[in-house]
Amino acid sequence: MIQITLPDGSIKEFPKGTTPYEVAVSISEGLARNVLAAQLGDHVVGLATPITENTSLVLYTWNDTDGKDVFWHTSAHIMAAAIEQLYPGVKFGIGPAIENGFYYDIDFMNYTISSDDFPAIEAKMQEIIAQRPKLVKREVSKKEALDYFTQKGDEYKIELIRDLEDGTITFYESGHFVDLCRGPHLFDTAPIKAVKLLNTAGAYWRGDEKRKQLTRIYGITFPKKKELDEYLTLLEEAKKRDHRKLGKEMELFTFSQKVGAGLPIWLPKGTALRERLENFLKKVQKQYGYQQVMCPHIGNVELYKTSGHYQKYGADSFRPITTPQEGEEFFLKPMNCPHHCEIYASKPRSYRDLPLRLAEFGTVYRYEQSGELHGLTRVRGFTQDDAHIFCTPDQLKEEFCKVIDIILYIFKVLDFKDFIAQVSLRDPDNKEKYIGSDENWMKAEAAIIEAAAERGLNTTVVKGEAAFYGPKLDFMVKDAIGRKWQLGTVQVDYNLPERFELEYVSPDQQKLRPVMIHRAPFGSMERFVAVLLEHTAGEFPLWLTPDQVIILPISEKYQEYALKVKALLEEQEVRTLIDERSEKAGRKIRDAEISKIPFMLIVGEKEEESNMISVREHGVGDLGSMSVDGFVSLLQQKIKQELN
RNA sequence: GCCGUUGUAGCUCAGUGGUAGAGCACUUCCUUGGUAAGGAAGGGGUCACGAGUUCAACUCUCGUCAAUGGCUCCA
Repeated sequence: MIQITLPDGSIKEFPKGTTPYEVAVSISEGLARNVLAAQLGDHVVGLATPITENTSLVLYTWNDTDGKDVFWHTSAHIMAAAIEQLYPGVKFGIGPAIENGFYYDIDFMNYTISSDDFPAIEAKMQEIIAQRPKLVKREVSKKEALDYFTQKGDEYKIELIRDLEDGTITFYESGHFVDLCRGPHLFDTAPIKAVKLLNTAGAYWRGDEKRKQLTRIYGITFPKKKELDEYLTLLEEAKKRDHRKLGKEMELFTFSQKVGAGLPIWLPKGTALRERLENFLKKVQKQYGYQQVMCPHIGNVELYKTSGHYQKYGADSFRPITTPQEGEEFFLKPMNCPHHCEIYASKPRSYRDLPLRLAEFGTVYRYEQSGELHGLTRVRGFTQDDAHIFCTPDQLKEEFCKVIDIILYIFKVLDFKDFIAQVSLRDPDNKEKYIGSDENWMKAEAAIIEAAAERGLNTTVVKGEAAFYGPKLDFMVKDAIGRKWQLGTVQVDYNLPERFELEYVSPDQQKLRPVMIHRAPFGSMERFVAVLLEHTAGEFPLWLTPDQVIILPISEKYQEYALKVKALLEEQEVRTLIDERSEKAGRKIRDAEISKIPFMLIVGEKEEESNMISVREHGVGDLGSMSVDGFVSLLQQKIKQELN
């Protein structure tokens, strides 16, 4: 007999060789019906794995990430099996489960695949699933594995096997399909009830752009048809929140082929929105002791040679521009920090001047690969809410903490609850990618980790994601369709002060080097507006929204009264429109609701006589009638709450 | 940059080898109304751009540009 410890702490005895499925059966019929995978000790395993020693056991269902992983991993195999039947001779790369579904990278040889082929593949998958094949694990020797795939002619699997240790190689067989796979898998295909292939894309073999590009097919499966329908509805809903669509509808920004790819042009409403965001941040920064500065949009090549950006990015930047007579080279500004270093260097600095916090809404230009451009989130010209803090090494942690405070305050005001704080360190195996001494890197990395801990941030640490000059703390949020975008960033930098030979005089008359913090709470105005649009579905907070109030006269007879109300509101800086069309009230209300304006004021005979307004709140309904003054104080109170 | 898809009116989209259509929006007129669509008429498109095939190209072929889903990249 063996002892199995369940998650509730209870210990049960079973005969040696009992499987997780049998344990599930012993617990309840419902669990046995829903269980997908299990975890023995630290390992996720299939349900048919015999348990041979005392261990802990967790049973996973669809409600667990690990259960879904196994479910989708098996689904990827089924897709591969279907594709192999439909397109004999294709070669398979890898096919893992991902956050929402799975994919398989496939070399389709001479076939070309598009989404038009999906229904046939889905049908074949359903056919295979209906046969209910078991997924049978088989341990094979390295030689046997190599022989199998050599005979099959699949060089991708051969390459994968070469990297594996003999004795750890397993195949999974489902019907006629055999795949190299670590597992685990579902016991059989019975739980898979709904199948949908989503899209196709190119993907380099092993993520290396120098190697062959395979065709990646993304798909998702569910244990219930209804869940698939809900997921597809969710995707549809997400599309409605897409900032590219909303930005166009709300007339915030646009793009023009003539202006150029990746160069957003801001329309009046979008510009006003951006300015409100900027003023909001300026006000916060002023409280934290920042000073605003301004710099030109170009800088002499020497500036970037000094900073190190030229060596690192010169070849991949917009080509330099030159003066016609002297041939002097200038780069479009890709970063604000070198300019800010020169501001620091513009006069001798004492320890009394530190921390020196220089802030600029600096527009920068970077050459992004054409395939990378995406709405406002990835562009070639954008404005950073940048600032550089020059401080003594002793002040570093406190300054870092204050920056985190600013970012957290902004996220709170704008209701970003669901963010990821990521500490990006350098790749210890690839140090030549970075500039600066080991010692400084270690100091910088320690400072970030300590500051984040001090502010109670729940961080994830990723090696190899640091900037080339220093480690960073990034704040990321997800967009409408679940893609992660980096917003706020805080970076420690010992290198630029050194390269620019920045100094301050210490109390004992020594010349010492300051430390620098780069930070941008929004990241870029463009990306932040994009993410905010998707986050709010275009229903911005009252203080930020382009139009706060629209007046809807019942008929043209009340136009004059509407104008009077508008004037009163504008005196109080309330952003107000009038719907002057000769339409019925119902129509005006409908259009105002669709345009997401927070408040509608209905004015007609009653209101004019009593010198009142009828207020309707977007998405809420009729709030009854009140005086203009009463309405203004309602707005002011609401805004105060939002900014609190 | 690479692989795939797409490009027709301001927006969303139909469409055919014989130089174009719908709904919404817009303009004008009628209507003067009370909390999610009143009615009528009208204007608006070198069918992304450039070549080629053809008697004839918006339609077929090639190229360019742009957008888009990924991959790689991201100071």
